[in-house]
Amino acid sequence: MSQAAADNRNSPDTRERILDAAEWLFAEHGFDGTSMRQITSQASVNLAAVNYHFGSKEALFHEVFHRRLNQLNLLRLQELDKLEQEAGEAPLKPSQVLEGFFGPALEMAADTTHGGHTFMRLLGRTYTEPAEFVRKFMAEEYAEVMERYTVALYRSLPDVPRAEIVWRLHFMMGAVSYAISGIDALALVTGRFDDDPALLKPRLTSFLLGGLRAPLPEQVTNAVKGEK
Amino acid sequence: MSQAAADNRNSPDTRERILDAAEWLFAEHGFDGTSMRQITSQASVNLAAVNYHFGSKEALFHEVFHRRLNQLNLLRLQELDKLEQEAGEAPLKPSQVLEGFFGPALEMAADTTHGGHTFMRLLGRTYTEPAEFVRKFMAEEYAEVMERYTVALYRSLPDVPRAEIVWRLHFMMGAVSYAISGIDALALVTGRFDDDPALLKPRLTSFLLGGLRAPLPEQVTNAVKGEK
DNA sequence: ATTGCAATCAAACGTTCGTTTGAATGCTAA
DNA sequence: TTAGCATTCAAACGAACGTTTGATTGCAAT
Repeated sequence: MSQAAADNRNSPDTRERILDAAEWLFAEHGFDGTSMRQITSQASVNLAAVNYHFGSKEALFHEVFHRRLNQLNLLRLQELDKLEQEAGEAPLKPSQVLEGFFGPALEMAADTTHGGHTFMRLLGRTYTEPAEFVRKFMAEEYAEVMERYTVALYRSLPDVPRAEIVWRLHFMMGAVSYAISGIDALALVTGRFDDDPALLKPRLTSFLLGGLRAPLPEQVTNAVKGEK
Repeated sequence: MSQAAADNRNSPDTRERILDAAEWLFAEHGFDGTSMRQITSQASVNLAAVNYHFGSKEALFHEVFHRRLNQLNLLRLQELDKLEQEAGEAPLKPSQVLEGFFGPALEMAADTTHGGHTFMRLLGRTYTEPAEFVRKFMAEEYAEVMERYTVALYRSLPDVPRAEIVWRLHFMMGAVSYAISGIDALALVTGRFDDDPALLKPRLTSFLLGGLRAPLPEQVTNAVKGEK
């Protein structure tokens, strides 16, 4: 083939520099709020480099996402594989499912030196991202993990209606997302809290478990009759 | 003074039409993703009308927010006033505080005919909004309500460390915000759920109460000694 | 009738946007 | 040494952006 493409990794680091700069800027200012000139300037590359290496701004955004979301998905699936293997036929405990799902995300969010934290902030914001093409590939790249974990949650809570479980998973993702991405936002609102960030994970897991195992609301209990 | 300004309500409806159109477009495409031309076109007004009536795009965004957030703040404070008056000296129950805080928000979110739903979607997204000026006035307009409700929560949970309460309030706001603003986003991920939207409020309150009253994580219990 | 002013309008302002172009650069393989 | 090709670069593209301008409209008070 071509010369530098021997290891399929053209251009020693300008691709990576672009991805890192874009990741940070997208997290900081959003997709529409970040310009190509900001990205290439912060990455110290030529303006045309993004279009040369990635094709377009949208494709760059997608690649920024894919790079780390892929890793996160792998970690989550590995955790679940391990847990299910250890459990054999038995259903997992809800706390185990949560640990498998949110553990890797929180650990990635705690990594402030390799961009993991930046990416998790970006991920949290992107759930509510308006842009159409973002929703599209988010759903695609999330599909397998969400499918496996919802099934695992169903099994771990056999007496809880499935719709309720889906909702609570939704609520939990919201809580985690805010905890990760919106810390400074809340600090503005409630006054700063000079607090040990290492305590975030135990705080969150305790809260999430409490919510997940909360008694069903009356209206739902009454409405559900013949559901499995 | 001037003629039409007799009731301080110039121009029968073009201001309102602009605000409504902007509210929807900002919720749908974000601040940077919405253009003046989209707004004025959807409102069927001249392009210059926004700058004439509001001064700038940022000022328009601020006004879109102020219009409804003011109402939401009033409702929340009224609820709290009523609850505290009924309780006399006694602290409120946590469920009451949550009802006062999230009740008005959820009711506003359920109002799909007067723009309340649209605004709550916008509000949810704006917590994670990158733009600086947005954070600024969000914090200002939220300050009083947050102050009063955190104090009420402190009193309702006297044995829980205050830092923990603030965190859990944060988590709860995340869950609610997602529940309101990201419904379609999650639908993409987990498959649609054809579900009664009237059940959202009981579902949420149950989940939130479970999380709020969850046992403290060990690490926190161990770390806290002399705190009130 | 006429004056005054709030409101609306079409048109243009200068700037910034994402993207494209075509030439220069530098390394690799022949 | 030379040919080939991936990469970088300065420059420019047309389009869209938020905002401003100056004329026009239409009603209310004189």
